[in-house]
Amino acid sequence: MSKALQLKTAEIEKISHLDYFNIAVSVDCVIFGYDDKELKVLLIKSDLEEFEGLYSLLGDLVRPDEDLDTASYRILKERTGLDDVYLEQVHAFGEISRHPSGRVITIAYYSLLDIKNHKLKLSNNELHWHSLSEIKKLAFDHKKILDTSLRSLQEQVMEQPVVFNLLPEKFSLRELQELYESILGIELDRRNFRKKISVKDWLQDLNEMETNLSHRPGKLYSVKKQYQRKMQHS
Amino acid sequence: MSKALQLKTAEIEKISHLDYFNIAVSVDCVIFGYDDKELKVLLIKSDLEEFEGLYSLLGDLVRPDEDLDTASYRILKERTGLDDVYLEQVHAFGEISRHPSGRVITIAYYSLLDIKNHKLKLSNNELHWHSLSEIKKLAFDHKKILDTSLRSLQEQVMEQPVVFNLLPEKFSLRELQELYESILGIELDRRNFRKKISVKDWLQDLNEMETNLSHRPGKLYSVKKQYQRKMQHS
DNA sequence: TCAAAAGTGTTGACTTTACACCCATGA
DNA sequence: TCATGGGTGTAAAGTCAACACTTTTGA
Repeated sequence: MSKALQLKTAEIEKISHLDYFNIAVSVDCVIFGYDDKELKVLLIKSDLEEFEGLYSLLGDLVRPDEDLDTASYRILKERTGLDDVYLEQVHAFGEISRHPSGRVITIAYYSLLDIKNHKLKLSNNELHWHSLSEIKKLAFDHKKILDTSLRSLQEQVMEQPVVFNLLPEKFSLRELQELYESILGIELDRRNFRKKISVKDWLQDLNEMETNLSHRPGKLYSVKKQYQRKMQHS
Repeated sequence: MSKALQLKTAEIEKISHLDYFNIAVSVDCVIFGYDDKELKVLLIKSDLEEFEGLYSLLGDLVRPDEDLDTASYRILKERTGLDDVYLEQVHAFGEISRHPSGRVITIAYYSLLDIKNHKLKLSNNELHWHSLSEIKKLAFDHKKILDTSLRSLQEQVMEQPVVFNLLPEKFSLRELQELYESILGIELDRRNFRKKISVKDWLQDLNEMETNLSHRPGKLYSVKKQYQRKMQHS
């Protein structure tokens, strides 16, 4: 697979090729979920001694025969059983000592999925959803990765029709607004929010109503087909 | 330096550790310059047979003992002699076959520098400035990297005080506007542009005027100290 | 006195914000 | 009939886009 590299730098020869391959590449997935009116993230208990008691993001080394997007899909699939999710690359983190076992550069992705709808096969492993507000410290530099990913999500959320991946197929405008409020961490005015969303023309009115409520039911919407972005463009 | 990795995945054991280290990591720098009212990028002739006659970005493998930002600074320093430049990470590119000599994942950075002011030591190597408009094809996936970086620069340019790195220390509003026009690829209204810029409060009025012009000279400005971003935060 | 670019304000269109009342439902 | 949230419009403030004339300088 990999012959010797021939990049043109006078410096290269001074260092053996093996040294260069002493860097491993991983992908870490910030898997956001939404449930109980809260934004959550899927974490696993770290099994490294150095990080005993801490949680970490879901990650794995990138294999020689898969590209970065494929690796992030694989990690999601392996850990959650899901493959119809939205993934977006965020940033590469490469501090020398970010991984205690060696030099690992990681590419962070964030992913959005509806907790209730996608009943994960979480039973027999140590994956758990954690409310963002309760996360103070994570293993590795994963808190920094989480913060960067959340900021990136916040920046995208009003520009691109991405958040629908966090909701069930059918949702009311109230549910959508509560989701936006969770992501942005601010309260929104109901009338202004509805205006802003309706201008974007992302929603399909389903002519259906909520049911089983002890108050007036709202209309149900779904995201229009052309904006369903399970798979990643970019 | 690198002991065996202990990431927790059932799959890991199936693949030898050596395979994982068969991936190399490089940094590619999209070095933007501005001269003659045009946005340019610094390219080098590719020395790979596969890309004969094509140009490529300036890149190099990341060393085991340097982080990504350090690697990008080193590349800039080695190639241009400059170390007071602004660098911003853009994206990681990891397609399997993007490098003909093996598996190389690259992290792209863009950099901004004033061509006239920083007289590079370009004499004895094959670095040249190329107008963006004339670049059709580059070696590797570097055209894609360039396009992504330009888009990223365009998105930042009105939000953050970054473009001043492309100009001499003192500049007129006309020069600044022409630069914005080159980056964004559109014409701007002079009065509206000045209003927009003055609202941002990035500029220091130097109480100096242009000289040696055959027309009315404009006032000179510099970017305020607190917004000089030679070094990268993020 | 001409050519070239500097400098400057206003208007109308649009966008954003703040804000309050009546309605439909189930308990 | 009450509690709960659904649904809706308007006015004021702010932002953005379009647009033209006078001034300064050197040649």
